Amino acid sequence: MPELPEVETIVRALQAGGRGGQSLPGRRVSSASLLWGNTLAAPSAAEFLQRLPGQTIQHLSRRAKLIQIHLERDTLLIHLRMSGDLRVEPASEAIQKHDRLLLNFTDGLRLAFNDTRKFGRAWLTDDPASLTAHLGPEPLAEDFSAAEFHIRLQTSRRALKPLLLDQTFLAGLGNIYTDEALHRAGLHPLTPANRLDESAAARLLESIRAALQEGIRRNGASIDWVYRGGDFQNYFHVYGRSGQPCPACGAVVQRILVAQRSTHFCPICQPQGD
DNA sequence: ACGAGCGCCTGTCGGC
DNA sequence: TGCCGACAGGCGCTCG
Repeated sequence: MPELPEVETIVRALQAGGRGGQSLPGRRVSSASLLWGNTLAAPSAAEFLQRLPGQTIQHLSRRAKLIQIHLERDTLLIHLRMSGDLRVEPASEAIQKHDRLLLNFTDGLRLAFNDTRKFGRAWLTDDPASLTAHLGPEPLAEDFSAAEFHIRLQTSRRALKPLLLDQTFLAGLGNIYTDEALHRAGLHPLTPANRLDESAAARLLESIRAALQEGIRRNGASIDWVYRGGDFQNYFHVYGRSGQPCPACGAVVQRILVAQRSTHFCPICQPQGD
């Protein structure tokens, strides 16, 4: 499920509550249970289960695709990877299939980390910066300029698609929003990054921001068995639309493999070698 | 410095 | 009906 807009949607819901959802800040952990060992990346299960109880949640934030739950002493970081999801519910509810990690609160509620494919990870640390230091800039940060983006693009001859997926180059994009942003920018996914001039770089950054912001406005995209109420999936221009007409020009959307990932583009709006 | 290939997992879908 | 491969919103690791 999770790229930047989906993670942002989840963080906002858990921070502020509303729409039937419960907010997390102020709740105090009474106990935790780990139902699938590999979900916990660090520390050891014993230390995790011992350190968490008694700590109260202060606030939530997002960095790249990481959910950061700030407690009194530690920060719980959660990466949903491909199929992760979070629920807040009464601790009396039945545990669901694929639940991997549960945090019980003193007021009778519970946070459940559900993850069908078991790729998701959680870390408990008193130094969250050590886990985020290697990440690239946040595309929506106001102080991240087109000029700076252009300079970063100039440093690489890699194709735009794999470069934009690289979280150390830019944080938060995944397969959907990369394809959508490149379509909006009119850039072929195989274009070498250092071929973009200043205006193309500015156009690409604006397109990335527009795609991400539309995703956030629509509460993310909901696909397959994971549904959070987001509906951005109904507004994709190219992602998952191979063989269908491009909404901008009517040409048939193509699908190719780039860096082992499905890549969707319009051959007319996004010509190669230009 | 790069891409290819694979591992990690479960589930769905289409073809035969 | 069952079986089998392809594929899925991510990312880290090898190996050339």
